[in-house]
Amino acid sequence: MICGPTAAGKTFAATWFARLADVSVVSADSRQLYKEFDIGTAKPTRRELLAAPHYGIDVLAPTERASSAWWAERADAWIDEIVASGRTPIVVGGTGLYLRALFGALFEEPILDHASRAELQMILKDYTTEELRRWVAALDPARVHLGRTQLLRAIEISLLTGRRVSDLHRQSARAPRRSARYLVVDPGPSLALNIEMRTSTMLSSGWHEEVRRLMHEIPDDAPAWNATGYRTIREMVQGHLSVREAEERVVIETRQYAKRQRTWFRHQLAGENVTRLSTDQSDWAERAMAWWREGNA
RNA sequence: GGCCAGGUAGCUCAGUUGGUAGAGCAGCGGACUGAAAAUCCGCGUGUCGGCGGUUCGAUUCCGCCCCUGGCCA
Repeated sequence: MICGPTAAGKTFAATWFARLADVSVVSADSRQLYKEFDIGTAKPTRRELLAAPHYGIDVLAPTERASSAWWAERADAWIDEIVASGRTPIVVGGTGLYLRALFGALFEEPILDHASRAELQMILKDYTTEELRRWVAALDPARVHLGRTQLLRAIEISLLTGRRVSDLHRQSARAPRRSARYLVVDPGPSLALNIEMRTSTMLSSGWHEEVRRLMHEIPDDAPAWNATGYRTIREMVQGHLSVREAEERVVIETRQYAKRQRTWFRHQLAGENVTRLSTDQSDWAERAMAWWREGNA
């Protein structure tokens, strides 16, 4: 599988391997899942789609909420399908949690009652993060240092199942669905330049037109909106930001996201099966080739 | 040319009644088990425009100079 920060050229790397074998690509990207959000999520180009069949792109409506477990289940099925057709699957993407859900261990989630879950979410919505943190300090202290999303999850599991998530993680660990060899693609210092160029290209390709259209069709709180840059471009379309300000803002947001991804792949992926590749280095093609042969020997 | 305002962190600025300074943003580091392009945690990186003077001590007071903006000529 291939991962790395955004704008690192992962899709390019994946289709590059299409010259070595009949590969099919499974996209591990929590934003490219969504239909209609095309330009700002940097979906594969027509040429890239022609080079290899792609799975996991445009599979959800913008109003639907994904989850890493849901994605892993689908990806597992896609990989079966690819293998059955005699092709080689490559999972490509930067959503670390999705990769963990597929190649690492999730836990067996107890059955949660839909109605009481929705009700609880309505109630918790109005609490400040500090208040939630105090709850978690009492309910599941091992999770208290994490962010709001995780605090909500810890409270939800504790209240609905009577058990701590941190205990469930240890006690109900599930065997990984799949194993993989990782190729972490990261150009290095030139990533910042890639991000600037990519943002500029998105804007000149009519990103604001796409956003203007989506603003009419899609509710403001749809999950798909929370992809880097979309809210900023929305503000631009509403006239709160100039094009220049919006572009600068999106570049910053993308760089910050890439930084979080680097931290994730640096520390959360500390396995033996990890090869790191910098496309800034002149011998990247030979190294990529070596990685491929090693796995298909 | 004269008058006024300003020159402090990468940027926008606060502040020191004289004891070498701190916010936001940016940046850097980190966390992450079913919302993850999400959600959080930590860290100040500095010839205080320059040169002199007063002072035990000047970023702060005084003088000159340089730069920026405004007003008057």
